[in-house]
Amino acid sequence: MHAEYNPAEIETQVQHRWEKNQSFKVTEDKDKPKFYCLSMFPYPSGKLHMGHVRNYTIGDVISRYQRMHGKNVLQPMGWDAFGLPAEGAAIKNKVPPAKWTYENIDYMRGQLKRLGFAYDWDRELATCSPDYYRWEQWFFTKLYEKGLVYKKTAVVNWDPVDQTVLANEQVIDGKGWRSGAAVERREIPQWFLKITDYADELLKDLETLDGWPDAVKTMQANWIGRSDGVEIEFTIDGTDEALRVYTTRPDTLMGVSYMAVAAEHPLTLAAAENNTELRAFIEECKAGGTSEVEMETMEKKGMPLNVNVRHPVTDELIPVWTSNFVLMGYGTGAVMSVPAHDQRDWEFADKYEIALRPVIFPQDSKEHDLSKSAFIDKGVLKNSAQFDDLLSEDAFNAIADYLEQKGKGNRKTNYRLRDWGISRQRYWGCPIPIINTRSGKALAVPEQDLPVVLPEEIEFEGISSPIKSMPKFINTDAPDGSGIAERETDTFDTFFESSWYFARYCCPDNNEAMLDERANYWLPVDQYIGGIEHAILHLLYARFFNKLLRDLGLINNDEPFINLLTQGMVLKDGAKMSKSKGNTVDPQPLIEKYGADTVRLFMMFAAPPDQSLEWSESGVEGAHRFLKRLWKLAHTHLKKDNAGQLDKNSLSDEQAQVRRKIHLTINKVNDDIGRRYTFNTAIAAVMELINTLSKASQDDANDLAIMREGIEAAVLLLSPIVPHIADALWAALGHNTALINASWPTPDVDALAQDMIEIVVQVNGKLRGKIKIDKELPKEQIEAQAKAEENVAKFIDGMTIRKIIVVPGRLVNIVAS
RNA sequence: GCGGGUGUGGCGGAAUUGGUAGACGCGCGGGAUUCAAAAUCCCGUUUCUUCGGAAGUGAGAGUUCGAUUCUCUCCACCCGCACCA
Repeated sequence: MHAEYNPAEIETQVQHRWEKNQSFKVTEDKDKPKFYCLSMFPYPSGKLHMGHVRNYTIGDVISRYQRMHGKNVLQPMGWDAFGLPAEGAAIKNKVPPAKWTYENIDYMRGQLKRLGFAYDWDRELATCSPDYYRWEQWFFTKLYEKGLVYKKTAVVNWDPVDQTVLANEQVIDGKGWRSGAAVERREIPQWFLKITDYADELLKDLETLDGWPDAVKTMQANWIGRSDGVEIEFTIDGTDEALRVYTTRPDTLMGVSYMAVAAEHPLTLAAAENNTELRAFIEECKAGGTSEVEMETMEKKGMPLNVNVRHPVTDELIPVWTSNFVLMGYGTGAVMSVPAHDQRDWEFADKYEIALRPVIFPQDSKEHDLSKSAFIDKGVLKNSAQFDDLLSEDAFNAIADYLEQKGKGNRKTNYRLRDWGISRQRYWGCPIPIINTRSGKALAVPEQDLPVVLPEEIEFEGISSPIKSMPKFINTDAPDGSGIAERETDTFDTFFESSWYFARYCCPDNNEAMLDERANYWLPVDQYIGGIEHAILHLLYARFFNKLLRDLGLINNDEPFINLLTQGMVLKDGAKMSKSKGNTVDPQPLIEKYGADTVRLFMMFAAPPDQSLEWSESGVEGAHRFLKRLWKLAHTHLKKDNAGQLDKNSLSDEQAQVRRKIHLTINKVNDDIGRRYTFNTAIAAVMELINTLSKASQDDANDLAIMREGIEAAVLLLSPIVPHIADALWAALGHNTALINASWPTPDVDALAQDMIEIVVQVNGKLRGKIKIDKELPKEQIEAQAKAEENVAKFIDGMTIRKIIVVPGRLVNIVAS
């Protein structure tokens, strides 16, 4: 053993041995409990960033910890390889996206290997490979057969200068990021998956996810947004047609002041035929992007259509307005407006001087000032004819019953969740396996013709997808024999790939099927780790796909991820590390300077995993110093070459204390890593242990034996976090078998036992003294000793004791005045 | 705008079930070692203080013998908002 800690040398040797021995290759083993540990796979953007290092270190710590607990651990890694940045790079540097992507993968794979993560690299997959995406094309055609796929028009961001569709990210302050042109909303035909068919199950099964953070479950539940309401028909005056609206507040029906319909609504378009002002308004409504933030924060505008509808109860005429905040694509494209009881409607009515019709009043005597804001709470009905004096809850049912009887409406459960639009007008994605025939039919590509391979040898002319102008790709024969036909040139949303990769890792080599029985051995994932930013979309889509896979008979389980750990952001100077902010820190030079173990240790020590982590180079140095101290402690100990034999019956008080510290640390670290996932406090506990050991006497055989016991415990406890130095120290301590096959330490209960304990004495809640007592001491005697304590006695002198609270093993609080 | 989260010394953070606020680390100050420096080691380090203590966990209120922890109101920052991944 060298006197100096040399991470570069140690890490190279250990990693080489792991690779040679295929230490992390796993197969199904029915004799062992399995543990599938998965970290969200990276987009191969070029280099690893600190967020990756953090994410993958957490996964590796959990994997290695579980392996030491005798589990058959699967930890795979792969590449979420399709995506927009590859096209950006292609346009900028004239490199085909495939080449750029594969080069990035090669570089980043090297970085991951250098960090020493315990991956089964035989299972590596890249979503841009036809071997992978052929199965999602196949899956899509099965969903199409089942009626879970459909086509409809949907709104996109349109750049009128570049003549292209923009991602929300590419719209900055309402302008295209390249052209700078004002973005417009435009409707184009797109493919959708019926995720709303699964809305109820996706909501209900959240209750089964005990291993998920409550925040994520709440966000998903709110996103799905189940609401119970009523769909109501308002007859359009002078016609037989009805305007249908959905409301969750039918109790406010008698307060409807006007109706609002979308700018693209047929009523608006009809009214605009002879109205230039209205046509201009419709044009104006196209301005801006499609994001919800934009829709919710834009100025609400509208125009009357000079069309009326009949109120379903009173038959009164109600004016119809068109507006920019009602969207044709969502719901029925029309809403009933009750400005007295809805804040958005109130603001609209205030702006256009539309009269309020207050119909709900506070139950108590409080007055609500409707000139300041809408009264949105529930209450008691007034001005509501036969529904007067009902409470909102009862009025909901009374009005719903009335409408249902009259055939003017029906109760309906609605979801905020919308069907998943999966079409992208981009090149670097999985081609949607559809062929459009001359007669206008959209047919799925037959199984034997899959995969539809994305041509990789391409050049970008301008910025639009090269396959959209590639006859070789587009022209094909119709599967129904109807002659020449055209391929769909849109590609899948890249969330499509990342919604099922967790299952494919179980059988990535199967060229005959999407999944096989191995998936049912490994799934569900026992531990999933990834950024909190994926709390809704990715995790909801993956849950949805899991249920689709189940319903196609490919897997058995209902949910994909048993336990979820959402890691926080890596920040520098209080801001998220990102290319755009120019505050990224490249992990590579740090690994070269300090070694992988130091970088891993710092990442785990600096913050608990679910909180944001503030980057600090001096913190990295501190982590490195600790490893050097650990190395030195072991080296100094081993130089004494007589290991020492522990005699438990002849321990001094100090020796018993040190042993107690060792075994307390084993307990704490086990709990911190295994149950709490607070790796920072686990490391702090081992640091305390090392501090204790460093100060311990080294005089007799017991001292040496305890030191050996302590160092061995520290090495085992730290090994999931810093596996290379731990491996080297384990070997130096004389073990013949590799550390990765060692078992997790268990505490010696004898070492933990203690007769005397120290408890705190408070007077009126303030700390005034400490007493050492026998842990079995009866309450009365504890109180007596507490009162007798010198400083405590001083504080209660001359006061009347009102009450004494004794918390066993913790404290005594004397309440006196 | 809506949904979710976070807020504790100079800094990152700890306090796990309502029970000693500041573990552990960084930084800083002092000392040892050194020709000197680096490295290393030791001691100290919430603020104020009349040296008895007092105050203190974003702000304000409440519950309690006792609140960083529970409740309410407010402020600041962060994440997501369906075509970034």
